Order: sequence, then structure tokens, then C-alpha cells
Amino acid sequence: MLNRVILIGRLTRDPELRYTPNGIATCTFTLAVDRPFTNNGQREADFIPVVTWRQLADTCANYLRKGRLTAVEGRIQTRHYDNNEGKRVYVTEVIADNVRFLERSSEGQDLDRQRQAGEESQERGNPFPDDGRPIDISDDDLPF
Amino acid sequence: MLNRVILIGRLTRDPELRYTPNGIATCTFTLAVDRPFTNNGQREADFIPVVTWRQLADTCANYLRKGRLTAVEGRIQTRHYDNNEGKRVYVTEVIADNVRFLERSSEGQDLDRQRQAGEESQERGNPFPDDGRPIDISDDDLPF
Amino acid sequence: MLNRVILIGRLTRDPELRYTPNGIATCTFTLAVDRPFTNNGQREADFIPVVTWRQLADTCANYLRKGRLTAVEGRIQTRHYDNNEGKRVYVTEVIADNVRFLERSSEGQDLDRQRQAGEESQERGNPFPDDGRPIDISDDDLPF
Amino acid sequence: MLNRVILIGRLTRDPELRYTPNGIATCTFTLAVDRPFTNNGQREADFIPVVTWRQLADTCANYLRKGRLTAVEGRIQTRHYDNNEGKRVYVTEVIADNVRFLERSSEGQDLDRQRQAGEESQERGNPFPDDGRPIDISDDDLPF
DNA sequence: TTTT
DNA sequence: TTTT
Repeated sequence: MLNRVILIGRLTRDPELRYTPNGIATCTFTLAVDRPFTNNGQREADFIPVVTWRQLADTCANYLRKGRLTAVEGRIQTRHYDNNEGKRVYVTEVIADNVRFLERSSEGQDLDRQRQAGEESQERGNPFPDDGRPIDISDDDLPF
Repeated sequence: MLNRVILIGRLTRDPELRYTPNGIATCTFTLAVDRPFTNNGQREADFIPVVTWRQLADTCANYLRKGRLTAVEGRIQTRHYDNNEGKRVYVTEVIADNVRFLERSSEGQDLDRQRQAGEESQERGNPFPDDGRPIDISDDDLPF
Repeated sequence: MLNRVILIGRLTRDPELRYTPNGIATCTFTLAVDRPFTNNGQREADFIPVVTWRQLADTCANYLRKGRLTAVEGRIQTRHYDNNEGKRVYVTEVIADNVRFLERSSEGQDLDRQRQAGEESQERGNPFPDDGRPIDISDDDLPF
Repeated sequence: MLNRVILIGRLTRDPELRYTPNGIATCTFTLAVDRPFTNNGQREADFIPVVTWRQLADTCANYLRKGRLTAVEGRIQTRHYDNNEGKRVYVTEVIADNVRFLERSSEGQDLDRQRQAGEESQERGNPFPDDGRPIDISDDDLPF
């Protein structure tokens, strides 16, 4: 009925980009989200798998890197499969429909990939917090 | 850094109330949350495990029942343990800090349990959407 | 950058349906949302104006009525205008993109309006918590 | 019944710290949150007033500055008052219970204020995305 | 101007 | 192992 998740955390590794047999892009990564309390003086984190699809997957693959601070909006999805020992394995992931890159990359190599990525279209608005370049969305797409 | 989940769904079974060795109450249940789309004309759902602690656990155990429409606010928690075959099992749950009962129970037996539960204190406000009985919270507890 | 609101409350009055000069439907209503604490034993509420557009506006006008428990997902929008005395007036509203009707209507007259509304398409999934009728969404609309 | 807001945006000005007659600190600031679409190629923003109380107010006054990227979690609050012309004015604000500072300050002067602020306690966890210093919270405060 |  |  309603299923909404918002996370801010850091990527535990570089994202992985894959394609379904029919060519649909999917990008997966894990966010480490610090818990809001400590356990015996030890700060702990939750490690939450995130999945994106289509152009958002491409954008994530291009912009995100290990350690980057990132905001994710989406919904929790559960699924299961039977592993090679015939055991049922349960999987919970966040299917993201909005990803915000809260840190600009600093390395030159990365900037090249970004510029390239900037030419692709965004699913929803501008993923960067402070990029001034306007993105044209046809009037019909306006939410009012 | 930030980890917030809001769900509205129905309990797949009656909730389970347990106690830790040091006597802390914990109540667990699963919410079936319909997906916002159909798959080949088939409506599907995600089955999301929810955990509550302390007095909120007691209230949930008293008020919630299988099939009841329920709203839950909390955060995603991930953990793992090694099962009896030495295999690592990953668990993802929503640790709820706010539960809203969106349907009043209708059966008399249940009403008894509720009345009883009503005498216990609430972690935060009134879990029922339309119960007029005010709950006294000392001025110090006010969030401003 | 990120702007997400989730509310559960009751309509203070019947919703209002209007049309822009170019014929776009917009439905507005106010949600009374009980605060999670009392003030001197008095339960208070926030009264939050909600705006919906296009088909979601039609559905809201058809399904919602004064007093109905309703969940709303959207974003906060601020705007201002100068009133007839030349004073600047600031307005804050929630622009909803997802509305869930948490209570079925009971009156016959209303059921007629609902059936009619049911024939129109939904912006996103089924707004009712327990209606079994599947809604066909083309594969292209699937969020993955 | 349920009222949750999550925002990521930038402060339009330095925050303002004030005290109620009975000495309770309150800090207010406005977040500019870019809209997820453009209007005629023009990126627009919503300007959302945020209010914090008590120690969270102190922390915000110490850490936040104009332009700083910030995440805020809270609830929408509406209120009204009659202005000096006897006109009723309606106000909508976000009462925040969780604020995350997504950018470290760079200026030395500011670092002094931060260090000082770091010695005060946090309402909930660590407001910085990557500060390793653990914060001691008594076991009783643990949410499980 | 407010809902149960 | 799943709810209406």
C-alpha cells in the first residue's frame, strides 16, 4: 500500500552495472549507513543493498564510487530463490527511484566519465546538489 | 547517516511477543505491502519483517492481529548470523519506532485486550487514528 | 535536492475539484494530522493543505470525503502572491503524487461514484488497501 | 496520525538562535530545496522554514552556515497568529528532530566553533557523515 | 475556516 | 511460511 525508504550513507564498493538478457541496465551497490547510536562506544552501520534500473542505473554506474556520500529514495523489495543446495534464500533490497550524489568527485578521470554521463538524461531532476546546468523537461512532464 | 522507512500494509499472521534474557519485550510481525504495479495482471506484495521493542512491543502484541491494516515508521537494520550448517545468513528487518493501527478491531474478545492495553503507556502519542481519549505527557516530553 | 513528505490524517472537509484555464484538473483538500503529544491534556492537530493534479485529482475528488482517513505522499511546495492589499502572502502546500484511501466509503451514493472512478486509470497502483481487482499496467511502466 | 518530512537542501542564510522566556533554545533557518524539474529551462527551488529546539538548536547554530548542504528530518507544523493589522497569518514550518550536516566547514574560524560544539551532546547520533569519534550513549538509550 |  |  505504501512503501517508502530514504537513506543517506556511503558506498562500500564501486557500483556494479549489469544487463538483463533483454538489455535492460541494472546497477547495484551497498550503502553503509551509520546507526544513530553506539554499542559499547563502537559506532556500527547497516549495510543496505540498493538496486537501480534503466537510465538511473547508467547514471549511478557513471557517477558513484566507493566511499561517496549518497542519498537514496525508493522502496523495500523482498524476494527469494533456491540456492544450489536447494535451500531457500531470502533477499531484501531497496529499489531506488531517486539517487542524489552528495559529493562531487575530485579526480580528473572521473570528471571525464561524469561529463559523458551528463549528456544522458536523468530520470528525475539533477542528481547533483549544486550543478547549475538546467535540464530541459517538456512541459507535459511537469507534476502540476 | 539517515535511515527512514514508512510502510502501510497488512499483518500476514498474528504478531509474536518474546523476551530477551534480561526481560526486554520484543514483538515481531511481517507486513504484506502490495506493490504499486501488477505483474502480468497479478498483484504482488513484499513481505517485510518488522521488529518492535519494549512498551511498543507490548502495545503491538495487544493491538495487532493478522490481516490488520497497519502503518509502521522505523529504520532498516541488517545483521547476519551463522546457521547450524555454518552458513552465514543475512537478515534485513525494519526496527519500528512508531506503529499506527489503521483499523479498529471489531471482535469483543479483542476489545478486552485493547482496553487492557490502553492502560499501558505509549511510546509516542496515540496509536489509534480516532480515539478521543487524551494521553497525558509531561511538558518536559514535548518536542519543542 | 530531496523533498519527501508522508502524512496520515483525516480530511477536514470534502475535497474541491477545479480546472486550470487549459483544462488541467486539480483537487485540493486539508488533512488534519493529530500531533504525537498532548498540550495540557489537549490533543492538537496540524492542518496541512494538499494539492493533487490531473487524474490523481479526479480520483481524489471521487473517492475522498470529509473525515476519511487518508495517507498522502508528496513534496512540500512553497509559493507566494500579493493579495488585494498589496501584501505578500506565503503559502506552503504538499503536492501529492500518491494518495491512499485507508477507509472504504459505506454509503450507496458514494459507491456509485467510486465504481465510476474505478474505470479511470490510476497514476500509480491501486489507491484502496484491499481491493482485489488487478489493474493492468503495460510492461514498459514497470519500475524495473 | 503520521507526519514525516525529509529534506536535503542548502541554507539560504546563517541560522538564527533565540531563547524562549523560560530559556529554551530554538534555532530557525530556511532550506532551499531544488525542485526535481525545470520551468522553461529555469531551475526553481522551494524555500522551507525549519525549526529546531533545545540542544539540537545549539548544535545547528554552531555547525550550520549559509549555503551548507544539509539533511533534515521532522514533521510539518501549522500555526497561525493575528498580525498588527488584526489579520490572521498562517505559518507552516518543519519541526526537525534530526539534522545531518552533509558538508564539513573549511574555514578556521568555523572549525573553532565546531570543536566547541563537538563537546556538547547530540540529540541523536553524530550529525557529521564521516566523523569517527564515537559518542557514548548509555545502554538504556539503545532502541532495542 | 478545521478531522475522529 | 505470507495479508485483503
